[in-house]
Amino acid sequence: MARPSRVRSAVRELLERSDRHGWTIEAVGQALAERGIAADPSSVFRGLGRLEAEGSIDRVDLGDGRLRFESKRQHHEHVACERCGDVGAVPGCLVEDVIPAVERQTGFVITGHRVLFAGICGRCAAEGTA
Amino acid sequence: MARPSRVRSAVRELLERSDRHGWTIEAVGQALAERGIAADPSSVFRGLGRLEAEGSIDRVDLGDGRLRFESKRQHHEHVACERCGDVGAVPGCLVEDVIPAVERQTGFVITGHRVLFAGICGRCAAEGTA
DNA sequence: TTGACTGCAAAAGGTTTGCAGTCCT
DNA sequence: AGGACTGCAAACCTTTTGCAGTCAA
Repeated sequence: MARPSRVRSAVRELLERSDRHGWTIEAVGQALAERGIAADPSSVFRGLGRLEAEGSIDRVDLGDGRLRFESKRQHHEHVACERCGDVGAVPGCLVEDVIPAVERQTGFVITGHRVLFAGICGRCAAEGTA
Repeated sequence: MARPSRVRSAVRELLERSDRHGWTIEAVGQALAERGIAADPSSVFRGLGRLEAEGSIDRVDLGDGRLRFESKRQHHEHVACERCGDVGAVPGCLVEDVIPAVERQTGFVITGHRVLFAGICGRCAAEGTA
């Protein structure tokens, strides 16, 4: 039976309370450390995996080859800053209405999708012009 | 000065002549081997990197954390089969008309995007029902 | 006592890089 | 000779796993 878990529950709380998107294992570890909670990366990894398996959090993919997670929210897409790596959310679904056409064109049965924008966040843009 | 390159030119030809999408280093190596061209993965890696740098090929990201490339073509998105990994193309751009709205909503200046569909390809679907 | 959790260290999987040899120019 | 290419082996980076210790039930 599952027992109170120092690391896992801290991870859950962190993601639930933050509106940050695309947490990496490393970012979670740092955030926990800042709160005085030591956690080995492997424990964070396992915690995130379990939380995902039990449906508490979502895994997201930002195309940088790193595992990323975030708390469950309404469907949205992501935008990542090319300079600082900051991740923002684009509310809503941008492609659901074209899925039937995609299925027709490709012969695939579409089961999911991922839309990721790349760009420069407001802060970095301001620095650039400053 | 660049000289005739056994590996790199073979890689260029392979990608140009094939309509396959999302070549991995490994896939390129295998395809070359089948054509009797031995090539070390690191040489394939460097070749692909150079071809990309000189603009001959595109890098694509299928979200599996592996480097993938394909010959330059008209803009299109990708769909990957969850069973067999086969990669198909979705012609056209599905999101360009929403980019202004995304910029407004997020405060990012959008410089690029990636759309990836997941699904079951026609062949795998047929096998499933057979 | 049993089994869940955790940290540490090592394995894995892929990409990158260092180096020395080969070959074209 | 000079430099571009290549293969081999090692370095890297992040994820994943094995193991043994700790701790709650």
